[in-house]
Amino acid sequence: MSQSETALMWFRRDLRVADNAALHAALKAARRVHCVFVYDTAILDRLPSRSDRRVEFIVQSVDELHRGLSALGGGLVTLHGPAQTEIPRLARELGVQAVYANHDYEPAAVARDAAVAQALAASGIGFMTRKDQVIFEKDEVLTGSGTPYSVFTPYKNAWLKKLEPFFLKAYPVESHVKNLAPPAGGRLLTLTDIGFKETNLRALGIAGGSAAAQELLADFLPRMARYREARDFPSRKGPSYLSVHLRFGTISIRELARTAWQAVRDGGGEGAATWLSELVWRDFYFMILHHHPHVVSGAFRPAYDAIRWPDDEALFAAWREARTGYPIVDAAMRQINQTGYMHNRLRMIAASFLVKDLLVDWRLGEKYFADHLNDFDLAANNGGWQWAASTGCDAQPYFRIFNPVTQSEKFDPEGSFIRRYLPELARCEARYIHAPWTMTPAQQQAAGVVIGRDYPAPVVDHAEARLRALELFKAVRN
DNA sequence: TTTTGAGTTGTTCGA
DNA sequence: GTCGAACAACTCAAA
Repeated sequence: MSQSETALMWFRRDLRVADNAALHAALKAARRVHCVFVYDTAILDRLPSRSDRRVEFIVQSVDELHRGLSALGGGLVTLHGPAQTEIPRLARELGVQAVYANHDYEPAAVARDAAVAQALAASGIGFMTRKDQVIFEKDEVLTGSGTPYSVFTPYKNAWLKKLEPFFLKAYPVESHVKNLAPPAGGRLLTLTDIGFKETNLRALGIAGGSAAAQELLADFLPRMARYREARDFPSRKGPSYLSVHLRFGTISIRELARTAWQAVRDGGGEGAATWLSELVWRDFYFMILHHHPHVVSGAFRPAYDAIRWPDDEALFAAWREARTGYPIVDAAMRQINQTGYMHNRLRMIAASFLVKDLLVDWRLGEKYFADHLNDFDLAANNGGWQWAASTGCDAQPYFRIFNPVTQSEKFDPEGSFIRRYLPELARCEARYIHAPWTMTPAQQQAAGVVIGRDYPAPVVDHAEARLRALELFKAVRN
């Protein structure tokens, strides 16, 4: 790496100062480092609504990032436009010798970065990228014969074997902080400037930025030991709720993996090991996406593309609008619709129900989650949906079909979660709340809910739906 | 090259 | 209510 005079640090999904690989590299390499964030119209213009919690989260995080950089003598320039042309333009305008950024693995981002690199090269400007989003990427964890893994457990074993403190080391910013250049004038763009409206994000208690991420981490640490037991129950505070921060890089994956790994080492037990395993899943799906970009549009195993999903629009609408008549599914859908978050157990239940009970193409469900999840990440969302649909690598076998009532009884035994999101069922006895249509008319009266009037009757019969799904998959196997 | 063991998160059936 | 077996046979990864 040659010592360049000036550089441009391009922040994308790494909205933090601390432990940022590309920022560290830029500061080390150049004597003056400018920083930029682009509100990329190539992405924003495709969002289904001008009221999007993620955009608000990003604006908050970018503002905080600017304050963090300012405190160190630097600052951030914000732009609104297509990043693909804005970055080369700004780089030329500033006269930098190199642009720095962290790797992004999504096919659209890979294409954008290739175009940016080409445009920069045409002006004699370098494009330097670093690994930052994951612990191990691309070809760093391979099988004995040098091929990428497609089964999680052997991948995880190899991942854990390879892990050593070196890979978890933070990138310090302090040593070269004097190289930060103050921003070249202009105020930061606001939510309104980029054409978006405020959401209920604040009311939900969700905040962007690194400080908020650190608060969540501190809150989770004492709960980590019980993570394994607590994480499966949507009414409990089991997860870390850090997924949205990992999505936008307001916290470093190295910091989280280091925390988990040290807890495991110090006898943190199954809780820490299970949480670390979730971080490995994240690397796994990024790796799968890198090696198999076709999963974006089709099944990991192309044979499954032959399935003819009936795609009943009325059933799909019932799912989206939380009126399937299965309380655990409807409560889950209200959670995502109202908050942009859905508990992981519920993601599996809702996905299984859409695909295996309603026989709707998993890609439609994937798209709905992509549009609504605050923590939406293409690699993990796609992997999860293909797992549920039994079309993916290491997917659930097609004949394993979640029973929405059994799952509800098992993971929300008192119906606490259901009651929180379906107040119309609040007065149902716990033994009926998972399948309220089994109540007699008198019992419905007593519970203050008439099925078919105050709460929908089930849109499909699960036992019948299960047989239909098995039949649908049978076609593929021949 | 062949063989062997194993595979995130389940459900249903029948004893 | 509880328990083990079947589901259906496949692919992967490592020895």
